[in-house]
Amino acid sequence: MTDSILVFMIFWDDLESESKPGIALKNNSIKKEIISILSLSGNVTIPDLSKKLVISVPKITALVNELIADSIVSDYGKSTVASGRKPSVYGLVADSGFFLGVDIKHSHINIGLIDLCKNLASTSKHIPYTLTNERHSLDELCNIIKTFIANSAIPGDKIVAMGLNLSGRINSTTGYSYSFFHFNEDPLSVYLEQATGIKTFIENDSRAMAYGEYIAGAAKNEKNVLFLNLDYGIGMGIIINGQLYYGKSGFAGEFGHIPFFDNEIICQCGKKGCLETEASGRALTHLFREKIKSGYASIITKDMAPEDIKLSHIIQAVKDDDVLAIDLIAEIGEKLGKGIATLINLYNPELIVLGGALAETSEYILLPIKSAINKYSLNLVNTDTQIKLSQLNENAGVVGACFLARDRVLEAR
Amino acid sequence: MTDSILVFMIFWDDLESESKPGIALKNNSIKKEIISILSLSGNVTIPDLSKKLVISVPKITALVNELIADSIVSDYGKSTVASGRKPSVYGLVADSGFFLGVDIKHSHINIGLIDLCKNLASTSKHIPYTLTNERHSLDELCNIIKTFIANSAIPGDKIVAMGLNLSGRINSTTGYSYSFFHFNEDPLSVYLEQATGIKTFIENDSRAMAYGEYIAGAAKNEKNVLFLNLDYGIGMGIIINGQLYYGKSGFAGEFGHIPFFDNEIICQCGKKGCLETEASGRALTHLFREKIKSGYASIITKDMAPEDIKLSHIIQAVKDDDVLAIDLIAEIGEKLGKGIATLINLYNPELIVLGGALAETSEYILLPIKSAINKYSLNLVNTDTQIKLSQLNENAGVVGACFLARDRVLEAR
DNA sequence: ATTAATTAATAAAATATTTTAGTAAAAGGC
DNA sequence: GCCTTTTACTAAAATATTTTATTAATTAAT
Repeated sequence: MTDSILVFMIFWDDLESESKPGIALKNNSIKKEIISILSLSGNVTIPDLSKKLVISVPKITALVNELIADSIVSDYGKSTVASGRKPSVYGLVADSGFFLGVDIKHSHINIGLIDLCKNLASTSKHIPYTLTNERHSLDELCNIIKTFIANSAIPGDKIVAMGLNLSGRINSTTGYSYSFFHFNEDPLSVYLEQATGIKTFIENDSRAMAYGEYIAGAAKNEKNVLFLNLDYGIGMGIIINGQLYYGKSGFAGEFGHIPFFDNEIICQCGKKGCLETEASGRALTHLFREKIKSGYASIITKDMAPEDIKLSHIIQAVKDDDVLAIDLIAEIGEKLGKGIATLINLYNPELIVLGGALAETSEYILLPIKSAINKYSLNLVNTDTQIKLSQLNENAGVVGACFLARDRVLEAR
Repeated sequence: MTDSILVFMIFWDDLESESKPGIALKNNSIKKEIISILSLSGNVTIPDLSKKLVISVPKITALVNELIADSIVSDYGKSTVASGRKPSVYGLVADSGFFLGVDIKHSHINIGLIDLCKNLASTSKHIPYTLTNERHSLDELCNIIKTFIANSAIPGDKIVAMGLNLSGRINSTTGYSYSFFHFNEDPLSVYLEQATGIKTFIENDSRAMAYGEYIAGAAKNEKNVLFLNLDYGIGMGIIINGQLYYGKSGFAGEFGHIPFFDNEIICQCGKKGCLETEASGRALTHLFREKIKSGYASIITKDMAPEDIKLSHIIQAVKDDDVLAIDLIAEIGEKLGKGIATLINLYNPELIVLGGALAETSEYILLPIKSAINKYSLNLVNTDTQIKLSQLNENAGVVGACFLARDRVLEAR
């Protein structure tokens, strides 16, 4: 069967339709559960499914055979594990569907494509793009996506869904973006769907990164995880019971704007005293420039004016053992650590993953954070919380976007 | 049938046993679902159940009849709603099982008993008891519980389970209490089970109160709720997606001990700068005494030495329009409000319920809290968050304990 | 290498569940 | 007050699912 994705989508729509008599509806819901199990745990055997779903072997066999006939599922040969007759293992047909992930950074876009079996099919990194809150910037974005699809080996109609990350405030349930591209009556997700022809889910960048680390990075197999996106601003993605937590209107996790300091620095958000005003990449950049202006030495300043110094330069300087940069990152780390201690007391998570530009300084920021946590959070609570650096780094966003699109479609519960 | 609880428990154990052939197992699990639906939404009809569970009417009819034969369910007559032949409504048999709730306060205990249908069967409030971390205090507690059962009209063997609240750190999954009664190898819940003969679930007091407000108080029908227990200390109960959130090891919600102030006041927990050090009943009491000592006037001091002033006196003074008390509670409210703004930014809840002793001052504490929230939390985030006063007040704990015991047994998912 | 033990797969028999069709009960319009 | 419409309930027929029994495939032990 050549156009299996068409089959897949027709099949899926069919499963979705609830206007069936009881038994067809039941079979469909069992089929969805089977797909969900296959999607979650890779390849499984018929006895496995039978036990897990408490449905007899012949029944499961019949349904799996139907899924095979629809080319959604395939027999992948015999299991290798011990004693007794070896069962056939079944899995999803990888190329019967693809999922696109689009991660929009400050000055570039990363795009990725995964298949039904979570394999990366193709990527394109660092596509130049400037995100501004204007219509032409949105148009350009759509063109970049369309070009990527046109250039990829996968036919466009095999792409089942797309996940797209934006910074700022996003309600991923309704599909509205409030900080960028809020031009139309319709939600941004609907606009993108119409422009690209692909079912679209939008998500806040930090949340998508959190999801990426949860599915394929540092937070695999954990259930309650906080992901901190330490960049110019501070974002947070919250995973509770293995699912992204959104709060009432999708804005949970505004860690950067908790009233944490008694200072007079006006934050991006308009308030003063936000955590971000003293503990963020932006704060670090300001601090660094001030220090340089007041005469401190650094390897950076050899060929750069203070006002041209970017966060990336400072991060690089830390890696190059620049003393000023190291001192300042430690200062930021100490303050962040006190904030993280607050998070630990409130969420008692099993893991906190540090990502974003600042996390690239690894031990330089990790140690002051850890010592602040010990100082400021309850011992009984923090002993169970691990602190880890991001594993996916700058790929966390794309990976998260791909998987969000996939899981929204496949693992809908 | 006289001893229906015995039947209920035998029946329940039977449902639990997983060593059955497929079909009996399936029927049992559907029966459990039926009980869970009845328990959740009161009385329902057979067509309702059929639609909800996607199981044919004759099958549901057969299972409901079995449940009736077991006297777990009863036919409660015809529905009153419109058009067409009126269906029979079925519900749980109220007195086939009871659930005990024990709420341990600083100097007294409240005990309550509800039946399967959530009706309050009996209560006993303000039983004198002093909670100390000693064996004889635990023994006394067991005696009080046994006496309550002996004196109630309900035979002890009809009590299916008991919920018990304690302040301090509790892991309700394992049943261990760390702050009180941590004498034995076994979890406290097991000790209590052996001492009283009743299946016991222990819970942190603030969490139980949160659950009470969620099931039967100010937070009915909400899904993401924070409950603040504003007393000598500050406790928090978190409800996410309609369920109590515990965190990795059951300590989530340590709001009172977030590092919030840059002061030198040593907290109960040993750290300094905790929110509790300046924004709690304990802080209020200290402040009040200091003010009195330094010459401020108050209606309280007429017949009391400064060191004898208790939190309850100050709360009463606020209600009696005492200016000093009102000023100080507003000061506490402002600081608490800033802390709550942090919670709103992090959790984006739909509702925050204020309970505990301080909440009894109602508007006097509510207004400064609300104005601090507006000042310190992001507008886009806080517009969706309602702030309400507790509806159950000092009953929140007992009610929560009863319902927790009930729901742990009945709505196990 | 043959046999015993273990687990998978399948066919047929036994059982269960859903459908269908018909009856019952209620409300509202004429 | 009768007829139409709507929904509930029930019995029997039709269909589906599980059980049981049998065969197949594999490992480990003799």
